Amino acid sequence: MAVDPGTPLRADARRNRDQIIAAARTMFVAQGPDAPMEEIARAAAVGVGTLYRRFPDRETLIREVALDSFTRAMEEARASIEEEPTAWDALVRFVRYSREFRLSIHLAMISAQAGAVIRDDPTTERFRRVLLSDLDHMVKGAQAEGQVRPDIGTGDVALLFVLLMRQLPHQLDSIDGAAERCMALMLDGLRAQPGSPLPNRPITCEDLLP
Amino acid sequence: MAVDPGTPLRADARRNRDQIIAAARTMFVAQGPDAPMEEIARAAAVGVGTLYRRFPDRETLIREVALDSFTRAMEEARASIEEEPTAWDALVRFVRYSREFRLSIHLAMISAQAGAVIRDDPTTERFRRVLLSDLDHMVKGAQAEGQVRPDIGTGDVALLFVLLMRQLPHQLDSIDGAAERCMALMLDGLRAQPGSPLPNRPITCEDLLP
DNA sequence: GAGAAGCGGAAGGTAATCCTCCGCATACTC
DNA sequence: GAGTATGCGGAGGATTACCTTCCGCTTCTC
Repeated sequence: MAVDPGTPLRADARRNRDQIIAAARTMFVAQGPDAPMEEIARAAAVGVGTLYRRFPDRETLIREVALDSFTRAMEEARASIEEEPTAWDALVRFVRYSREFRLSIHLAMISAQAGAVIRDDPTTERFRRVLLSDLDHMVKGAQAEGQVRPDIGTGDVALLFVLLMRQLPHQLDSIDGAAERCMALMLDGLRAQPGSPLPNRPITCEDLLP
Repeated sequence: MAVDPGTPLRADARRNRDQIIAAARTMFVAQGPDAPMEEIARAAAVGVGTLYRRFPDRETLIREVALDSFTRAMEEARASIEEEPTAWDALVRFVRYSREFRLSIHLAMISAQAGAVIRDDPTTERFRRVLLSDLDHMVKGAQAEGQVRPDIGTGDVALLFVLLMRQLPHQLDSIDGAAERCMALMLDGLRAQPGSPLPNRPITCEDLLP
């Protein structure tokens, strides 16, 4: 029942494991981390037995998917920062185009269950913090450039995008470009024009790391 | 088993019915329209039996709660339009302070199940349309005033607030004023400053009424 | 105070999901 | 190419959550 005894996996087992993680990622985005194990297995073209052999319970699966996703998101964040000319451009690219960001934030924040699983695991939690600090870097940079209004914190940005990342209700999701338009409107809300004064104090990174 | 034979309800029965609707409303906001019947009954300080006697199934309950909520939301919309000096102020007041708006939009759009129940009932559906056209009135008015950017439609506004109306994840909901800040940021995104050009065409009222 | 109307909540039914187990299949080793 | 360890699938028992009904008791109303 132990999962990683050090001996390398057989080739087919390795392949199956990867398929399971990929399927679970897709499923978690679409249905949240409560998606039935059986459906995940089916999506991975694998029997439930195989799923349970590799990931003895749901928590393990969530943790592994999260780890995988955080890693990819971090890579995308780094690439955005390095390749885009300004911090604002990097921020836009990251929040707008990163499916991985989407899944990460979903796993890290939206579901209470998944959130707890992730926070209770030191490794995953460390990755999550690195990811948040990358986001912080972009936001602060964009503020320094004068592109983002000064009265917000990184927490505000994360919060806004947590909202946006949720699956839209079916009827609405089918409208062309709905999600893109919402995203654009939110980004405009973040920009540096005067706008209206915001209530309360900015929500910072630390607010998200209790 | 028939529910409304015309004979007026006994006083205690009437009271219980009101309590049930109130409890269901609260529950639907917090948990969505799948909230367990038993919990709704408990919140109404009533036995499940009583709940089922008055509302023979979940659909009936959803329909009645929706009807009640749409009616109140329409009243609030009318009051906003009449009492506020500008259409923009009316819009802000309505989306910002109306709990009823919150519930209505929740019921009407978010849950596929509830959405179908509502759309299949002619009365509820008519109310829903009136509500949407009130919103349309406010948005177009605010655009005419130059307060809202011209490149959006009422559907965009509805969409944005559908997102916002969702319950935030627990951890985030406890942060002071998080919801208010998100709301303010979204409203700023709607304002008339140039901002960035939006992708796709505006989403109109009609897009929401298929 | 009598009868109609209403009440509560135990209990049986149903559906969805979890997870285990074991006979069969496949990949690696020599 | 034969032998063996490793891995596979998916049926099925266990569990859980929820729905809904039913009936003996209570509360209104006249």
